[in-house]
Amino acid sequence: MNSSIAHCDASETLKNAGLAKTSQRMAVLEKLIGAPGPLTARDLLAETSQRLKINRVTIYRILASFRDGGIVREIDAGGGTAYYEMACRHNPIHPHFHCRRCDCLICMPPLTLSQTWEWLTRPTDFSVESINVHITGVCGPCREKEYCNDVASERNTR
Amino acid sequence: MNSSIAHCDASETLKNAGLAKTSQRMAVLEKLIGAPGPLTARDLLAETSQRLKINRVTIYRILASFRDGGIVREIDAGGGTAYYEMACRHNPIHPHFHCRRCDCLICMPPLTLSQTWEWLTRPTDFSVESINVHITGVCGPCREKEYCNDVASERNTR
DNA sequence: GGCTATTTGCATATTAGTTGCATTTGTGTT
DNA sequence: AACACAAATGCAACTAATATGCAAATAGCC
Ligand SMILES: [Mn+2]
Ligand SMILES: [Mn+2]
Ligand SMILES: [Zn+2]
Ligand SMILES: [Zn+2]
Repeated sequence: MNSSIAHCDASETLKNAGLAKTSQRMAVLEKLIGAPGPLTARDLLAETSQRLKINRVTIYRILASFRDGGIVREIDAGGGTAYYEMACRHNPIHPHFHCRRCDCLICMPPLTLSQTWEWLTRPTDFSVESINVHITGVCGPCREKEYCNDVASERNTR
Repeated sequence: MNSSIAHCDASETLKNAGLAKTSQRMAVLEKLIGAPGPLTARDLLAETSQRLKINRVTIYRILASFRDGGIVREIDAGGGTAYYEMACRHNPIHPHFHCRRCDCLICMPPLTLSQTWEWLTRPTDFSVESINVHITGVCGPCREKEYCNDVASERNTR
């Protein structure tokens, strides 16, 4: 549900993803591994820059490389700021609760949609104001275009 | 499911919401009423500015007044851009599908969470890549603070 | 230890959205 | 119809998240 229990060796995680072990990446990854909940780029900059020299842009690039390497999940909680959490086997995909007052993001149990619905209707320590089901993918027209591109690139590579 | 069928008189809608009938508001509202799907501030600026003089900031302020007046719903589809659609009785709340390729937002049938889940697992003309349940509200600690504030303000107003 | 590709830092750009203030406009009143 | 005032608009400047180009630093490999 969260990643506060120490798990996943940072060095090993980087190696497995084929990413070079730099001090900046290690610092960011260690913070993510030890975090009690999802963090923003801003959070990570604030925390890591106390220990070493690291640039804002580097944080963004590191997070993008982690996301693309499957190390972290990028959570778009709305409000234009992305949150990040470990995407390891100790932390399966789960819904999030976003407090509109303090902007914190709270991890919820990894349940199916209908189980989540049930879970939310039980009394909890926070008050739910809206549930947004946000489905992402590729639309009909775009899928056709993608398919054509796939065929075309396949054709070009042989 | 969408608002492409003409409905809701723009003038009347403004009057009911107690908002002054300006040419800019009329232009924005008419576009929203006639839209086949949710629109961004950018979309609305592009479309309305062909017909009259209207500023980018005015669009944002108009949309905020419509949102606060219950005329439109603000949809945060992630990616830092808000979409807007009519919030009239012809257009009940429903989930949205967001195409990561063309960034379009497609309205889905107004079903419950579990019905939506079923609906998504049936073959559709678009391919679903991720389903994000995004719950907003007030967290435990913040709720206590809000409660205290409520009590305090109640105490002060008498 | 040195070579090379990758990563980082810094400056600068972009994009969505907001704010302050002067000007214009809608609306209710004479 | 003219008037008066509050509300709405335009414009410029600002914020915040994120992206990009390029030169300098550094990790991984021999
Ligand atoms: Mn989580
Ligand atoms: Mn819709
Ligand atoms: Zn909170
Ligand atoms: Zn598309």
